[in-house]
Amino acid sequence: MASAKTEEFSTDEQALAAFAKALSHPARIAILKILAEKNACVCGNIVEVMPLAQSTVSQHLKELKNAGFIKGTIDGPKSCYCINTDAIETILENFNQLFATLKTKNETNCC
Amino acid sequence: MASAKTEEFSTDEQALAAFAKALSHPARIAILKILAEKNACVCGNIVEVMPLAQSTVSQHLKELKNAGFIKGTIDGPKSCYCINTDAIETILENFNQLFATLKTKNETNCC
DNA sequence: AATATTTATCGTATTTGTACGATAATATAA
DNA sequence: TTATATTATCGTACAAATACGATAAATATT
Repeated sequence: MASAKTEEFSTDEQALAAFAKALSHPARIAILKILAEKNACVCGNIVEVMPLAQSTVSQHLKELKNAGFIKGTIDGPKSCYCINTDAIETILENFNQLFATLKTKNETNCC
Repeated sequence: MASAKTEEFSTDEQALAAFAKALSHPARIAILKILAEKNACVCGNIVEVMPLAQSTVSQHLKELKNAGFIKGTIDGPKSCYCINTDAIETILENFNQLFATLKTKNETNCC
């Protein structure tokens, strides 16, 4: 029974977990970096640089898009992706909020 | 063939992906929050609060420990966990570095 | 020594993720 | 219209994650 009990947790926790999941594969982090670096939105150019098949890269792009990290527009037969700057800001706030909580120095620790 | 081609990517990307993976489940985020909130390091007390079986919670704790987020010490028959404050600092820097890259506003975007 | 308590690990079932090739879908170019 | 180029989706195979019950391991207590 691995029936993903995610619904048992708070909305905030689920959202942050979803963001983290999008970043939980080095390929997706690499894609994000590429998109941030290139001043134009590459599309199939990503595939050339990545050590993965075209279909796999497409899958990763889809996940990044679903999680909100990137946007995509159709440009002729090509697809053009880019960083969703506004969303990134929100996602960063989510992470920062967690880390702020975790950094609360605790003097009475047992380890 | 889902033979995890993680080794094809940079060490930085692999490390960050591993950190993100540790945060990719709401249960683990919840556990981190609990550990941060309690002024003493709870152990089996976590199980009481979580909607999961003891063995499952233990698994999640192990993953958080492996990723470096928490430390654990044995205290009699009990196990005592707490936030690894130093590690959290480093992990946060890793995330911040990525987000800094992603936030680099790009004027020549196609979408 | 025997029992109770607490936690980690094992075995297992199920779900999800990862990756690829093949193919469909879409739009441009000839 | 036909061919070409690009990308998304489908089908599939395998790997990894998730969850639980059962049990082992370690220590405290009686």
